Amino acid sequence: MSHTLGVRQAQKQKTRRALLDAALALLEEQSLSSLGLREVTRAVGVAPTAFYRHFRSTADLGVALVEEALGSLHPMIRTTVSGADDSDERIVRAVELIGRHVDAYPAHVRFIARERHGGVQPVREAIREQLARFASEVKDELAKDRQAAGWSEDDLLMLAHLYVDQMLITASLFLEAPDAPERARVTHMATRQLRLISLGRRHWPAG
Amino acid sequence: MSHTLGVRQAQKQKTRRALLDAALALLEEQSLSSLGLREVTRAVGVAPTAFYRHFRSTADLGVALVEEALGSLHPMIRTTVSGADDSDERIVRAVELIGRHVDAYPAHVRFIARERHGGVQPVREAIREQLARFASEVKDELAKDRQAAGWSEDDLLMLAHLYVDQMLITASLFLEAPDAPERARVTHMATRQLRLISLGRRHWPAG
DNA sequence: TGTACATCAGTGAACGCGCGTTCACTGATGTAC
DNA sequence: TGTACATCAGTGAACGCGCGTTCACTGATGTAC
Repeated sequence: MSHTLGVRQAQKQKTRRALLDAALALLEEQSLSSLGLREVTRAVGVAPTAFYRHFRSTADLGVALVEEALGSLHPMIRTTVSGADDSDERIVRAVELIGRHVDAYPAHVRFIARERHGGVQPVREAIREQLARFASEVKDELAKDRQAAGWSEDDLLMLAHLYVDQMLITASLFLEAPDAPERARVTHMATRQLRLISLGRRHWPAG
Repeated sequence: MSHTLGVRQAQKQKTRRALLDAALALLEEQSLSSLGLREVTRAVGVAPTAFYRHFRSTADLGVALVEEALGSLHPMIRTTVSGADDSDERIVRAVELIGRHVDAYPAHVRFIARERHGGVQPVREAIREQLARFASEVKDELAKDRQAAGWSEDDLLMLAHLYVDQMLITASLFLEAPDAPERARVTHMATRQLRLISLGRRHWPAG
């Protein structure tokens, strides 16, 4: 059933990609609620009206960017948490992985950090949903660990959210780290924060 | 030396306040990078040009809002952490305090959450500085505790940032909690996250 | 394979609108004597 | 206390500009026979 896309469809996809890429680039220095449709089409080199062949509005384009940006994160998060072994070595690797993801997709990371609490409701909503999915996935991974004995679903989800939020915070710190020494400082701090959380995890729920 | 403000100065302050309040209200539903100067003056009922008597730009107004919003947070953070006793009862009270602060200053909290990673550089910078100050204050409070024996400055700052970020996350969850049951769920989760962090703290740095 | 018609991604002109900024101004408040 | 002048917060007209959206269009691609 997967025959080659028609020439027309292929060209349409190409323009759509160009619009998404141009928008993402423009969003490095502004937020979605101030992004203009004409700005985007100008950057791509098509007429303003062409925009409507692909999106109803810039908010609509924003939602598409959320799926794209957070879709690319699923594998990373899974890799980071799976196995659920929380040794120091594992934590170091997780922080490295976050750093590499930020290097690979800086614009995506910035977009999510910016629009998570941004001024465009449908986009906030889309990010919220995706992050809830992440937390749920992380929870499932955590549940597989033998450490999870005696943990309620609620406890697991609580810890999952802690991890997800911590990842986002770390990612956004990497994003703002201009040079190697600063990156090292971020790595250092994030590693120890995860280590402290792991300690708490090991002693949970004993008070 | 603190004689009463002249009538002229008093009136100027009043207009300035009105501009700040109107902007804050408008920012509940959009972000600073899309806030128009004319929007603000229209809401206040003054001529657009009056704006320039108080601020050079909306970005400038944003920086003023940061000082105001985070200035009001200093006492809360201090109260939350001081004494450095991390009993369950204390944690419960801290979360309650955050909830009450969000109720008292919802627009301020939303503004900070939104603009922390928003599209206006000087505002991001101002928030970053203020949060660094908070972390430093929290660090100083933590240092007073007997638990802090054996902790390096770096360790204390790491934990302080963890607490500050956790407070912001909790505050923004309260902000989005529409009703009592949802608030209860947020309270429940935030409380246990802080409890887990406290457990980690008690066992730090032993691995 | 060739022809006739349908589809539809992208065009370009036009629209009304609100924007930020300038400028010379007004008139109440402040100050000097 | 009264007068003459200075200050300056707020005004209102004007500007050029880019915005989002509409509309009828074009011409390459797709489809039916």
